[in-house]
Amino acid sequence: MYKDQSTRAASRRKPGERMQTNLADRVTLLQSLPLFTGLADEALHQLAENCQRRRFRTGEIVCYQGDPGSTCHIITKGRVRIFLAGEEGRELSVRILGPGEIFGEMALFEGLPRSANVEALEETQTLELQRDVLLGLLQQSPKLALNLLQALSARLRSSTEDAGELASLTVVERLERQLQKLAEWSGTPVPDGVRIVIPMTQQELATMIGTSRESVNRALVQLRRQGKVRLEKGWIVLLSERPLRTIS
Amino acid sequence: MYKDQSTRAASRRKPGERMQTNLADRVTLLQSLPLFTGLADEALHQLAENCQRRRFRTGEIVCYQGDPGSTCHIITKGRVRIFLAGEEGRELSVRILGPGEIFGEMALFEGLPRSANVEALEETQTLELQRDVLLGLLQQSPKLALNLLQALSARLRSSTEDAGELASLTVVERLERQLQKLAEWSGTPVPDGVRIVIPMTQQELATMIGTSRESVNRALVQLRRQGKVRLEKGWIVLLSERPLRTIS
DNA sequence: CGGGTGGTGTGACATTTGTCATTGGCAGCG
DNA sequence: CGCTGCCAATGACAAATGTCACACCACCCG
Repeated sequence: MYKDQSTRAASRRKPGERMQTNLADRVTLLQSLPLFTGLADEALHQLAENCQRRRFRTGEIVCYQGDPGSTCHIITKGRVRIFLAGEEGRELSVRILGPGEIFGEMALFEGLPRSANVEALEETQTLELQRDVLLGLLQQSPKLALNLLQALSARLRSSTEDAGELASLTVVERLERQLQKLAEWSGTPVPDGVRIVIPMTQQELATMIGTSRESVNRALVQLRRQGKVRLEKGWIVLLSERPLRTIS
Repeated sequence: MYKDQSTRAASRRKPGERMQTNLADRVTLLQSLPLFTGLADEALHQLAENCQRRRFRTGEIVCYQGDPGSTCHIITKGRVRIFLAGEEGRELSVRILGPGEIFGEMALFEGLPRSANVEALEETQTLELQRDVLLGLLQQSPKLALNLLQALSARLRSSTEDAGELASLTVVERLERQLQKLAEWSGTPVPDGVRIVIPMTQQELATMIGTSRESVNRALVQLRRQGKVRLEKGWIVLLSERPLRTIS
């Protein structure tokens, strides 16, 4: 499945502009990342010496599903979307990752092709690590291994959960949950609920819950009728459970 | 989702009968497992001293989704099924694990409740490891960490793939793929194809691809009409692509 | 032998969802 | 301004699937 994305072969070039930075910068950058907490200083330095800063523009594709991959990325700024591309342009968004999170490491541990596409959702910067560097570092730092195991576990957990929801919930139910997740992840409180501040088209929502744009639209209407969301221009507000308290 | 399985609270007892074994036995057992290849002898001994052999009978539940879990299991014999339980008895089988594979480690890395149920499909034996033991061992053995990372990666990969199929394929297509996987995993060749030797009801197939028993039945009929499978009593034979060569 | 049980095969039907087509709003732009 | 493109909304219809109901068969067991 999801083999023959047609956009693939076209105009490939090594993506991600290199960025020049000095060593000290990279060390402080690394120190601030949760993934590398508890690492010895020397390990940190070794890392800093062997990584490459990269930046990607909005919409740029960072990795292509099916390609061989010998590096992984740690996001230092911005957000990326992991997605599977099926025939006829259909897509399924698997996950959105933000600063401090790692991606591309799976291909690296297994020596298999990339399992999904990665697209920069905004201006994004990463630290790119070569396979040897990460594996070498793992030899020295059990703490890093634990951090990685924990990160992978969390993703596996949520992936399993997603599959369960996909299999058993209706579109409306999936949409409601997805909105809740988005609201937790990045929402600003408003008087009667939470406004989801990520700009998002209904098409994008559709790829997140594995359905069509039209179905998302209808589901949104239904949720609005149920008083669960309010649709503002360009934003969705998830209304809190008890929208109005009794006037005292 | 998948919170309130009704069977849960009933008659819980610590599952899995303990088995008495001597240390030497356990060491040789551990040595034979791929997960522990490349481990130093002392680490292996330490492991052997701190694990507990357990056996589970067919149908016995090893872990319950939602329970706190502080141990993981390595299968030494038999097979288990990982599944999510939804409301009204609906289930989704996530994965089947066999000898040499590990489960229950996610709750352990993250300190979260078990994310799924585990059921013994046959007479099954495991080595049960306490959280502290595994984590302690990870400190000493980078090789073990790598093995674990690889195992988790592989599972995450296949879980993502499953989600993609669930979202984009029809029941018939999912069934066909599932049968192919089962045939690879454990099938015996017959003249015109591969016989899937795991005894399996249509209901069980249904939980694997996230649909109903009736739909599986109809899908099987359709596959039979397409000449892709032959239904024998109690078994399914996946027919190979070119069933008959021209008679020469 | 009769009855129960579990798995299978199928028909009928309602619901959900995908797909196609159309409309309107809105922003950007020459 | 009028054009164009993107997104949202919505109706109409068909396809896929879940659900309910029931018949059938093999098997076990008293």
